[in-house]
Amino acid sequence: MSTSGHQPEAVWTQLKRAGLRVTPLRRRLVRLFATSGRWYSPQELSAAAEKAGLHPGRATVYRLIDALTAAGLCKSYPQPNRLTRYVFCTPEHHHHMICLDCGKVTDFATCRVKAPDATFTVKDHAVDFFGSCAVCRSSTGGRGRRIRG
Amino acid sequence: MSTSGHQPEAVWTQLKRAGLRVTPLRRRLVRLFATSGRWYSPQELSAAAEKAGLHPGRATVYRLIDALTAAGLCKSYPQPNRLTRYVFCTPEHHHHMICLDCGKVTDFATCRVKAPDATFTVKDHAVDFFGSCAVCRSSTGGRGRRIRG
DNA sequence: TAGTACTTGAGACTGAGTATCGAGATTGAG
DNA sequence: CTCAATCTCGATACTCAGTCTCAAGTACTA
Repeated sequence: MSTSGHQPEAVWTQLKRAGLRVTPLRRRLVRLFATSGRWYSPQELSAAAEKAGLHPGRATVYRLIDALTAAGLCKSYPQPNRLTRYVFCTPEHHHHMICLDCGKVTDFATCRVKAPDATFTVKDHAVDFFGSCAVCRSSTGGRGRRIRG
Repeated sequence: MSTSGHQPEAVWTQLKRAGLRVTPLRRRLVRLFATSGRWYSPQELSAAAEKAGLHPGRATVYRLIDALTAAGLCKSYPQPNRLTRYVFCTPEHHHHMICLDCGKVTDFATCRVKAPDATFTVKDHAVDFFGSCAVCRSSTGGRGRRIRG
């Protein structure tokens, strides 16, 4: 188990392999996303970028997220409220524990689940926890604003 | 483990409790949904209803799904392709195994997963399997058209 | 049966996400 | 360094799943 984010800049070797160029804007956006340790919707990432002095267009943010997702560096969480949140992560097999109050993401690798039907060919499985992290729980009793919709 | 669907008409007592009226259209839509044993997007459910001689408006389908969801009789699976699929089910704690080729849903109750961090207050967890059921696997080698997008 | 409250569906609306295109920036070859 | 090829960027237009509204119709209650 480890806090998500703080990825080394080896990210670029993976993205370059996919034909992507390294621009200052992308570098700063990825840095922001990778070191945040939380999930973001494209709008939220855009807002965070604004605060950091960047002004990426909508299309730019979506394109970056698409590229990261294709490279396995980003996992999508489509939400019931019609927006999708994304977690920056590694391509290695793992799962997430996500705080619905502050959006903090924590990784964990151990998933000993097994499909209960041997005739079913598993292509993908979801094992994720949603709740309140220790900080949010102590400050709001776990009843803080839910950002998940 | 059991195939989803084939809910007795006790569904209505739960919906009436929420102030919903039982109309012929709703009765037939719920019957269609509950006995299908598969997941549906609102559009797919609407199309299935058309085939069955019903012609529900868009709003009607969404309203019914909302009511079922509120009553715990329906679980939503927001998809990356911007539509949401729904599984008709019971309010009891369980999870799903879903065939990405034909949409067939199989329930299972055993989930011995536990959040790997005791300081994290779990409000919800996802444990689901996506793949190919035995029928689709034998007929297409599991490479049939993916309906999950 | 009458009255009330809920249901239905057509159509307008919303907004997240996509497609397009011209101007500008990055890269690699020479 | 220079230049051409190629990719990036963002404004704008667009798509379409899902929501809202409202008038006419229908189920429940007394």
